[in-house]
Amino acid sequence: MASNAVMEETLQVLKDHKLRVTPQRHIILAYLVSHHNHPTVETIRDALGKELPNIGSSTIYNTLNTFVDHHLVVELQNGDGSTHYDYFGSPHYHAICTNCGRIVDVTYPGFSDTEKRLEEKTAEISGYMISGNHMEVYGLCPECQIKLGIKND
Amino acid sequence: MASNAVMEETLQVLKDHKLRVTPQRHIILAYLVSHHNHPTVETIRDALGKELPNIGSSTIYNTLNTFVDHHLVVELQNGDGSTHYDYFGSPHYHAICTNCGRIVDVTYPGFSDTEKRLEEKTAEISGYMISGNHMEVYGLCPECQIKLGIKND
DNA sequence: TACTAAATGAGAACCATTCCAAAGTAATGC
DNA sequence: GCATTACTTTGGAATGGTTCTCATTTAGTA
Repeated sequence: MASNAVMEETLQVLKDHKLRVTPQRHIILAYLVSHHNHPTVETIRDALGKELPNIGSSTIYNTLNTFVDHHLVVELQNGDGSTHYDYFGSPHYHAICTNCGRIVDVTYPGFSDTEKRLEEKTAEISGYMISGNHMEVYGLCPECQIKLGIKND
Repeated sequence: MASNAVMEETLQVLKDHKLRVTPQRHIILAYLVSHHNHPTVETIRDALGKELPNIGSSTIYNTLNTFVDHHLVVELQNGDGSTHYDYFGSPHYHAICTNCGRIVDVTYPGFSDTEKRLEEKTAEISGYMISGNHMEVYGLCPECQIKLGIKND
């Protein structure tokens, strides 16, 4: 169960986005805010078994799609066939393991400048009216480097 | 039909990657090299109707997956539910229209430095052994800006 | 030319996601 | 507080892109 602080924060987020506050939305958003495990729909369903025992998959999909539309959440593919979701409270990007699918959040000072420049350049060159971006970096996670007997020194 | 130059080039690419040269692979790769229309499997099947009338979808999927594994081709999602493919001969990234799904290739001088820095920073922070990246920028394409009556001045 | 491992093709199977209709519920105004 | 109404949730069916299976064909090699 998410903390009171998280419950208050997420309640406010829903209201700010003029989203009708249902228990399902509130609890799912709180889960995403307090877990950065990049869950799938199934992961969320399992994790919320106690709080929302009767929730349908459709509801989770609907809810997540709504959050994505509102740019609260981003979708990620790691090659395992299902979509992963990540609360996008602060700017970051993802490193995805090409062997095991592990996703980690990454950011560094100066990243937002990089992002900004990429968007500006894109607007300039393509004429698109930019609304966002996704960056992903692929490679082997430390664990898989060991597992596969690869050294990186 | 792709030009002789393209056919020679793609033949060499297949050999360089130690891929068995089948007519299907050769023709599909030549199509991708000479068309930057970000086709789906269906688009490819339709386009190659004359040259490969009996090709199965499985073969196209197999072939494209092989090319992706060899980093010759990248996969793209534009929200229409199917995967799009793009020959990745020279470094670039994609701008994707959130309204109509149109995908355009973008690059600019200095982009490869940006890319390189992102990968280096990621390796440093995450410990991943980096093998590649994908960047995408989202927004409204010029046509959709007009269609939706939005001005950007 | 014969051999072997790999690729192809047709269709079945898979399964994540969306769709649908009925029932339930949050927000609004009185 | 209560009725109204539009939006949300459910759960099951339907969808459809992608993978799987396996018999057949074929590319590369000796």
